[in-house]
Amino acid sequence: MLNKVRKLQGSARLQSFMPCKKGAFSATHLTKPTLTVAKALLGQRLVTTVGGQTTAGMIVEVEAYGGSCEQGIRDRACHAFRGRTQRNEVMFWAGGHCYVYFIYGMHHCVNVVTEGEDTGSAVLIRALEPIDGIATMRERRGNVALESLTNGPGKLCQALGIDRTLCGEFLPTSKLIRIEPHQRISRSKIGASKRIGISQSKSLPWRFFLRGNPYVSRTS
DNA sequence: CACTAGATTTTCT
DNA sequence: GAAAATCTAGTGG
Repeated sequence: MLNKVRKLQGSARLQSFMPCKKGAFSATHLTKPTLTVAKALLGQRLVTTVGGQTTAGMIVEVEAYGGSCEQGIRDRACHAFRGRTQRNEVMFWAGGHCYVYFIYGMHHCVNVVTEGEDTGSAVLIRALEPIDGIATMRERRGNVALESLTNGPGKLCQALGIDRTLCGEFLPTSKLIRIEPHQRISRSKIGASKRIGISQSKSLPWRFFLRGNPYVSRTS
């Protein structure tokens, strides 16, 4: 992790020089306010290349954590709420980094870090619609129905081969994990709800999803 | 369908 | 030592 820290501090500094295709997800997009980034990620493609296999899916469900301090809200469900620790360090890096954590003794969850350095905010990717590498996803997940391949934060990490070795990657330049423009989503297709599976700051409506998409982890 | 329990290990109190 | 941003298989209606 230490040489990764060194490498990434370098790349974080280069963020304003990243090449930016029209509409692409450069660090410029990912350093915006967390709720803005969360909604903007819907409809984009999350792509990994792990073990020589490329897998990709459209982001259909996300949750925002820790952002929007300017609204006077303190998000107690955010891993960064009590300050920096070894686990959450990457959440305090510049927007565009990838934060992966291990939970319940068996699952990984992947986040896109948002806003500026030292903020401690991120967007959890909760569900994808499979696009590419579906055979590889099935090898990793077992022979489950297409709708069950990536419709949950732990499931999509397993399907795309995401684990903590990807924690700290910088999405605009990483060879392993990246976000690409895919589909433009109109405001009216985005639903919002309370976040799932948390016990603190339960009432914040910071989960966003594509209305009616069959790969969203659950309705309501 | 709805609901429950068990898996399994990191992390911080 | 307890809780955790989850998933699955199992039970019961």
